[in-house]
This record gives sequence, structure tokens and C-alpha cells, in this order.
Amino acid sequence: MNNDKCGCRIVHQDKVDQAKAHDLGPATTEGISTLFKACGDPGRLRIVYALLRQEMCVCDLAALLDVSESAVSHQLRLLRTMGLVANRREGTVLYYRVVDKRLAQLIDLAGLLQARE
Amino acid sequence: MNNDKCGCRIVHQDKVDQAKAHDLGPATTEGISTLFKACGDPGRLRIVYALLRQEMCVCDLAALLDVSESAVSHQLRLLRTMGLVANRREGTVLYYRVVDKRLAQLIDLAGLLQARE
DNA sequence: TTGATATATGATCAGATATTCATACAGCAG
DNA sequence: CTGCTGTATGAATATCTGATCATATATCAA
Repeated sequence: MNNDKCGCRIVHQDKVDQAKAHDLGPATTEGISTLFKACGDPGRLRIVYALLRQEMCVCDLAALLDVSESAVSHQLRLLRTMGLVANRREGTVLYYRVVDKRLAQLIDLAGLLQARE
Repeated sequence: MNNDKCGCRIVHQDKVDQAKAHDLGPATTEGISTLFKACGDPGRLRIVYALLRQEMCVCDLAALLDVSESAVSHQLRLLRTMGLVANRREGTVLYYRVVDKRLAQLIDLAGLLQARE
């Protein structure tokens, strides 16, 4: 990857080594960035935010976001696959909910951070 | 957008209305999801995480991530554009830093959330 | 000035992603 | 069983994203 030779590499090698020592492990990095990516889409963020308050079915979410039910279903599959949401069947209707309510804290904190700029 | 017809829409209309009332505004939604998206790439997440500890130049980051300096520069431009990082020039070297240290809390919290699954 | 270093930037392209469309499936009513 | 509703899923398409390459810029040194 890195075929450039740069003086900083020699001068700042200790800094790079320290950073490597404090770096997140590959699995952790992947996990965290995947979680962020899940909330990095406006549609999915709204889905998660809504499901934090109350469970909703695919049709409700489609009405809320004003997109097709198929599109919502695809997004829900992503969120389901990564364990962020789960569902409960009642007849033909599937009610979705957020598994870990602490996601609310994450979104609130993000709201604080972006409000400053 | 929504040309499907579904009975839930009538039955759960109050639920959808409530969700709409509690929904994040368009600007807030965009802002938060953009912040999440910034940390939703493993490379950028590692950059931000490293810069939270100490300022580093492009070359250092390239060595840390083992990618080209050009790739790092492009990522830094994104982070700079959205105000997450800033730089300081010293000769020909640009030292980058994270503007809002509270980003550490966000990443820590995300780490807790994904550790459970 | 010239040259070297560190970084920025634009163009391009491959891969990822999201929506749409069509279809399939599960549960219920009849 | 048949038909209907709500949802899932696969394929195709269009868009977005990230890396690479080439080139440009800024600072310093000689």
C-alpha cells in the first residue's frame, strides 16, 4: 500500500508506533464503523429513531418516511442482520423494535455534536 | 413514493402521526446521519480515533493505516469539510487534530453497543 | 531561481449501496 | 383448497463512494 518514502515516517515513527499501540483492534474497528454506517443513512436513522419510541410495522414506517414498503423492508433487513432491530409477528403484520435502547443515547450525543457546527 | 395500499395505514395512522411529531427535523436528521457516516468508514474511524489522542500529519496517518497518502488526504478533506478535524501548518507539514474531543465519547459509546452482540 | 518535500486536488474507475420492479412467501378468512 | 394482505427477497439499475493515478500547490533550502 504505502510505497512513498517520507521524512516524517522516520521523524515521527514513535508517534505512529504509539498510535498503533492505542489503535482499536480490527474486529472492534469493523464493528463500530458498521454500527455508525447503519445510522449513517438518513432513512435508516429515522427508522431507528422512530422504533426507539414504539414498535412499528413495515407499512407504518413506509408511511412515516414516505418511501415504498419494499425499500423499508430492505433497510430493515440490514438492521436486522446486524442485530439492531428485531420483530414480533401478529398475524400477517410484523412489528419491529430496536433491540438495544442505548442507541438513543448514541443518537442524542451525535445530535449534540452536530448542533455545535 | 408510496403507491402501495395497506390497511395498517388507516389502523395505525395515529401511531404514524405521533412518530412524525417526534421525528427529527430534516436538517437535524441530515446532520446526525452525516456525522455517523463520517465515522462509518473503517479508515476514517481509525483516523479520527488516532487524532483524538494526538495530532498527526498526513504521512503519519498513511503509515498508521498502511494506505497511500493521497487516500488519507482525500479522507481528511471530507472530515475537514464537515468540521470534524482541523490542521496546523509547520513548514511543509500539516498537523491534523480533532476539533471536538467529545467525539471520543461517541466512539466509546458505539464500542459499548457493538460489544454486546 | 531551481529543486525537493509534504500535501492537495481533479479525473477516472471499480466496488458498494439503495431504490425499483417483479415475484415469492406466510398467515388468515372464506 | 382459494384468494387476499403484509412482508420478504432476488434481480436489475442507478447512484454513491473510495482508491489510484497524475498533476498541482505550498513551503523551504540552496
